[in-house]
Amino acid sequence: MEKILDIITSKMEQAFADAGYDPAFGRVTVSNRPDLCEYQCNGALAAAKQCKCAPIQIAKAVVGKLDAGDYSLVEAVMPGFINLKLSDRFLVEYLQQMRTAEDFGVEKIGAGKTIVVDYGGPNVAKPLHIGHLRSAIIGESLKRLYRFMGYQAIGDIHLGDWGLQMGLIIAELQERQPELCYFDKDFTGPYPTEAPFTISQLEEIYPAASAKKKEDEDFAHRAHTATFELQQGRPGYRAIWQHIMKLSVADMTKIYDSLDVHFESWLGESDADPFIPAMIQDMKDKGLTVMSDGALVIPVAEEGDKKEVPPCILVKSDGSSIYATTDLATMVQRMRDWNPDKILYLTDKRQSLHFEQVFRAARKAGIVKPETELEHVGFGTMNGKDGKPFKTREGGVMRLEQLLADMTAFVRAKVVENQIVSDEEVDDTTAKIALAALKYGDLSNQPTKDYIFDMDRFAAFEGNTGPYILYTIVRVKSILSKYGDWQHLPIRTPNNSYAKDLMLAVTKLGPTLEAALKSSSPNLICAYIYELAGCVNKFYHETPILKEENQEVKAGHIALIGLAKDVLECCIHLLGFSAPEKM
RNA sequence: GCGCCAGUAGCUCAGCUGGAUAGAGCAACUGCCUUCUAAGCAGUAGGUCGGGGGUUCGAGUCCCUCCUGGCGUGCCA
Repeated sequence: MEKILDIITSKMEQAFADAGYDPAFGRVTVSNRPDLCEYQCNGALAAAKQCKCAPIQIAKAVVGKLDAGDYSLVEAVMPGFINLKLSDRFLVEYLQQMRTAEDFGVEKIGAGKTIVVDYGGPNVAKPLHIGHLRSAIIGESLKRLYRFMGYQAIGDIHLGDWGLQMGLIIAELQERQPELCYFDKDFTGPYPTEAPFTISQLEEIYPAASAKKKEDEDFAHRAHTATFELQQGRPGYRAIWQHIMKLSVADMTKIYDSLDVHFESWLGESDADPFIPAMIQDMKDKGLTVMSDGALVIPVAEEGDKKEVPPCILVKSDGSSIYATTDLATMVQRMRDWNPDKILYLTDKRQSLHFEQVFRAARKAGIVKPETELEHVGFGTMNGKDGKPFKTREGGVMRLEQLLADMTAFVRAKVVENQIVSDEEVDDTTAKIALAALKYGDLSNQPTKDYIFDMDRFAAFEGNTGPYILYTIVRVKSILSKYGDWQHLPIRTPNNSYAKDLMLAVTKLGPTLEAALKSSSPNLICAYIYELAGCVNKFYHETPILKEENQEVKAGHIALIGLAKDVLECCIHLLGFSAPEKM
């Protein structure tokens, strides 16, 4: 469906043209003075500057050319604003179309296109922690948004499963249990199907090994050797690696599931590894690489760079590869398997230079098509109340499991206290509210900015929070279920200003989603649903709905809040959470 | 040194390509539940938009400069 702003803008442009002015001045915007009008056009002011005449005269002339039937108000006011209010007829017809169209008539701007969203990046054998939260939350939301807008969207977790941490674990394990068959070079297999350790043991082994590496050079050397041998394919080490992967992935899946975050692809650095030799050979053949301080690099500085852009390192001076190499090889794999039109990366914003280098290298080497879009969404840090990176009370890194558990406990108390939901529903309701609090708290901030994580504030049950949005939906659901079948009731002319404000808010869904996608900003969706929920609550408060005696008016009210509820639920789905039936 | 980002109410943040009186939430204070869920609604109070110049009929928004904070700046990811 064409967006309302586009419809009235094109009419305004025609009016400017008819009045003898440049149609480019006809751009209409949502009013910043809702007390005066719903939409406004400031073009007469700009036009006056150009033709050196009074803006109010231009505005009046343009107003004279507009079709008054579309509006309940069209006026030119000093110094030269054109103020508009939509007619009820126009609005009702528009909403009626929205509710009958698929996905509210939002234009599928990504139809036929494929996008890969890279938004995991956890290391296996290490528990998911607070540092993985924003990537998961923002990435999942953007992926859902792209999908809603028509793209085929593939979420790839991009596991860190190939580095030194693997060698460390192997070396530490060998020290503890040298008798295991994995370390016996003469062992011919088969290796046990069960791992010789549990996930919690694994989570203890890794930090222990990591610490040992720093003070024991000999151990560090063994770990490096183990890493090398693993990558060369030593069977016993590969078997251990398989065990680690299996346990780790199972554990991660559990946590990501509880966050309602789901990946279509579980590939990792190990899967990119086979692509590295041919890729580097190709770059060498194309004459793109240079030796520099013992490392093989590809220069990516460009004419007009404001800052110094260091070359992209492909092979370190010790002969091993580095993250840039892996990222490039992963791109090779993605292009081969999915041929995406766009690849979106979510990482901490401090990696922005790294991605700038990698993107340039990828283009120089022709790894991606010239028209393939590469975008890095660098998000800010999640800080504690002191403004410094979030830590546990003991000063450690908080695990995601713990964070979720804390949030859940906080919410559960309130749910139980309210006594609205039955005992059997408490768990499910609590989980939904906690997730909404957590995700909305994060997503309502601009991704690029640091933000302060304050559980008391996020899980608070007042104000601009996830629970507020859910509560709004739940109240409407309650009315709808009491009313009965409402899905096919027609939208009716608004009979008060609250109804009209609500209608106008509903029509802004499409433009909001488009803007959110184009700027990779789920926070725009949050701002939108906060406004929409406010309109619903005001309408709810001022209008007796089920008590309305006129059945047609009542049906109109039901149809309107039903549509608003559907739009809200659509949006929270795009943010990555859902509403309970009661709360 | 160079580059990027931020500085708006006591706190946490909006402010869309410059436009009409700078907006929310929290905290404070005040009203509204025998009436569809008060996790709601309505209201009061609170800001020289970091400082200083400039462009413009008009600047939180654009340009210059200074101050403060954060981050980045080739072999960690």
